[in-house]
Amino acid sequence: MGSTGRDGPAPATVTQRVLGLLAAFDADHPRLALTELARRAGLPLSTAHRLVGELTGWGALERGDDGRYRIGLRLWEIGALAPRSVGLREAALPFLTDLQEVTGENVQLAVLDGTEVVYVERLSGRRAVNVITRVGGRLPLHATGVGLVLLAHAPPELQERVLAAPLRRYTEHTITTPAQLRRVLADVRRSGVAVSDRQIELVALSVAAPVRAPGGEVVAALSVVVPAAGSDPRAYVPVVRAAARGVSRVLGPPRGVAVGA
Amino acid sequence: MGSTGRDGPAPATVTQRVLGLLAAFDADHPRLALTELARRAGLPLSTAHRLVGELTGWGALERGDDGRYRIGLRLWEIGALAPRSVGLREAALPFLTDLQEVTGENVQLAVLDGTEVVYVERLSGRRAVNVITRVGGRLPLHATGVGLVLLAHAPPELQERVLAAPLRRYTEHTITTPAQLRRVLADVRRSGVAVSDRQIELVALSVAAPVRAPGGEVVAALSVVVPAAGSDPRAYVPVVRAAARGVSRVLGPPRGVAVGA
DNA sequence: ACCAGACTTCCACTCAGCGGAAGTCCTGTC
DNA sequence: GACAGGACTTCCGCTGAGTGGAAGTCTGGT
Repeated sequence: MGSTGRDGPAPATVTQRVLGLLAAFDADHPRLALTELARRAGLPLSTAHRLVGELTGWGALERGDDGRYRIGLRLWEIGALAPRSVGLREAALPFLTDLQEVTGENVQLAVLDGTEVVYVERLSGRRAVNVITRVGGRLPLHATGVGLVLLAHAPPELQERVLAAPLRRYTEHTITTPAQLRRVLADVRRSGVAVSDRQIELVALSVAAPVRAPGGEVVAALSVVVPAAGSDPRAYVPVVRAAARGVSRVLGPPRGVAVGA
Repeated sequence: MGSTGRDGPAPATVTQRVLGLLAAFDADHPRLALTELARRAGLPLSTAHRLVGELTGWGALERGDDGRYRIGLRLWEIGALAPRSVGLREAALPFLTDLQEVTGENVQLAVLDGTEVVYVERLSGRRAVNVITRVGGRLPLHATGVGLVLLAHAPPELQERVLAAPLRRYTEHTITTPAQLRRVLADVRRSGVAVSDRQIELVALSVAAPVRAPGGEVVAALSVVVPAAGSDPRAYVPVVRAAARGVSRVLGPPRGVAVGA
């Protein structure tokens, strides 16, 4: 093993090429012409053309009037079967809506994937600050409220991995040292909430709480994002916790504990 | 051309096999063991094993603790880039929520794909009848409120195609003759709303209205589903229309003009 | 009319993918 | 605790699906 010596410019397998074509789309490039698509996926034009043709025929991609390709409805449908997004989202939506109504701010629901948070739902409040998150978007764990919650309850081995890696700085308030992060995580575990104060953008802070599956494991986190100026994060703690507990309850009553009548 | 004569048991191309594996998942089978997956996709076990391994490595599939596979978050993320679902959904959600609050019933947002409606969003009202629709689900055009709206505004050639095909009967109230359907469609175009009265289930009826893009084309439809017993569909027409217009407005205030304060 | 760029089609070579078969790992049964 | 059965994993030599360079077509700009 190892020591092929050469960088593999060609990922080779057909499956990977196909996936590469899909992955060529992102939030900044939701529509791509064939040539762009081929270039972004690193495939010869004619190869891309054939594969894209198959994908389009099947409905994984669609072709717009302008000839450019976009992700197709069929792929979205299949994505909608991912248990970790839908299902969770379904259970959480009413509580998120309430939270948004009550606070008037942006609310978010996120899960852990690898060493990042993935935002599964986002409702924007009317008087809310504009945040950079997006449904389907990713951010690092150490810099977001939901990320801190998820990391605090993640397996130790993941925590170590994150602590060992460099912690990207977004603002002067971003947590960047392992010691600091360790302290904050302990705090999150104790208090049951996380506050990410101006760690991503100087204008916003977020308050997050864990959503638990019946077994007790933390499967998601939800948060409110509020303007940093003149907000007292503590004011949001009760509502956010209540919402998170509400979602947990809908997911299923805690197991293995006798509930008195 | 034609006349290969034989049924093709082997779809052959790798791309199609991969897509077939993804398509093996559906609402009734969101989690599949390798053997089931291989059988449903019509692939030899070892072939499925290899392809599934690649898909899992990439994140298109995930493997649960029980060893079964499910659609992965990564695929959901990519699906979330489909312009026809997200974007639309984003714009519509506040109006759907309001509609749901006001009526207390289920509300739905759907788009056209092929000769079916695809439900892009669904909010269930607290006192609502339980309907069979599901986010990501499909139903035929002729039997649903949203379907009638979408069909009424679809290109004539699609209308002809639907009119020519057999119209599946769900209940005694389902529209099943082309003449009947033609009449209803004309009516929908004139009135701007569609009512599907007990066409799918005897307990429910739905009232639907079109959502338009800036250019005027109908890109989606939204509806309320209410209990058939003792409901007057006409009572819902104004709210539903208002909501649909609200969504249309958000999608594009006539050609990129900023709305003055 | 001309050109440039983007897309589409063609086709002979070749190596990635195939899948039967054998091996491993569970889990439930007697 | 031996055994059977089922589910998953690995192996490997054959072969036709996939490849991609090149040539052809379409489109819009000048």
